[in-house]
Amino acid sequence: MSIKSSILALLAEEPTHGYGLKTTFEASTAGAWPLNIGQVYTTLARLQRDGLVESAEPNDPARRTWTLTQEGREALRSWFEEPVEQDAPPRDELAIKVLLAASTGSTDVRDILQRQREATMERLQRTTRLKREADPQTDVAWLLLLDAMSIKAEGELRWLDLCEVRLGGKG
Amino acid sequence: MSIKSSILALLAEEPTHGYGLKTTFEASTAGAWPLNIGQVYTTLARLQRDGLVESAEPNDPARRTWTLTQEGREALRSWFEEPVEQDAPPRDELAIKVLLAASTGSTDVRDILQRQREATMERLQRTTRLKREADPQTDVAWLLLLDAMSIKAEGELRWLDLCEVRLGGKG
DNA sequence: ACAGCCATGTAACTTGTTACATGATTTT
DNA sequence: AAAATCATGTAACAAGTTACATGGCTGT
Repeated sequence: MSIKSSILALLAEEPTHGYGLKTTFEASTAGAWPLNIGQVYTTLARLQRDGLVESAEPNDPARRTWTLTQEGREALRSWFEEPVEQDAPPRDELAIKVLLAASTGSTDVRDILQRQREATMERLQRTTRLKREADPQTDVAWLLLLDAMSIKAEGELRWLDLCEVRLGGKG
Repeated sequence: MSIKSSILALLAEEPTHGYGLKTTFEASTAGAWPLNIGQVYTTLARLQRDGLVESAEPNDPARRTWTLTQEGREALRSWFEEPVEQDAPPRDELAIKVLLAASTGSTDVRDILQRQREATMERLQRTTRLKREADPQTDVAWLLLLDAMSIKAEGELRWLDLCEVRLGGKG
């Protein structure tokens, strides 16, 4: 739902045309997640179908401006209101991979753990370097994303160690 | 890709029929992620379409047994070999929400941070309690999943605090 | 003239997901 | 006899994603 909701959030700020949504979304998220322009239009079409956005009369057919409907404003409000991930924990690919490797004999779990550890450490070093290079005054959003990535990487490393411990017995 | 790959992993262990895949998947992941049975069949159909699995002659039409093809074995091997999440960091809904709330004025960021903090703390307490109740001898997979959830929740809380700090200036 | 950005959109596809229809076998 | 579990599958949809087709406008 992230992209749909993001578009609603951007339109709540200011009615905009499709291409503008792409650029403001990328600016808001510090360029970390490039947004394919085609996706903006397909998403807008679906939001319109669902009655969450509408386009003002296309005075300029080459620049169609979109606005939120009342329903769209409500959908946005509940997105902001409800915390992320309340009920079902989403499937975690790394966890699934490790557990399946452990429960089936098809591969050596410790190989997987080791390779993952290396990849994750590299990721952590990369984000650490980027954090050093960023400007705390101007790159607040970018820094927050880097924080999130670092924290996730550190957590992954901790978890990989726990796997080693808990699966220790069964080589 | 998790479900597709999981099915490949289970079939590598032992050729099975659809319903069996559901139960062994749920057993391998300690029941944390129930798998809709319909999805098993649609996924099997897609895997067959892509030449990764094949069903032995349906001697018993009411119990169709699936096996890996050579291509399927290779796909499984690369899934196990390649670490998760090498190139593009996946979109993070919580991060997007906070950044959009911060960059557009449509809502108070601190409300979002606070509500999320409460929900995440509850989640953390829930997993902690479940960990206490689990048996370290028999529930290894379940405990590892609980570890993963705890670590993620703790990371989320740390990140929310960082948000408060970094966004502190702009109410 | 040509490169590159601004701007629109459609078609097709992937993965995940649910709802529905159907029936056999097993347990209570 | 009824309920639960085992077992198969289809139809349809949601959300994300890419590739393609099209054209205007701007700067070099």
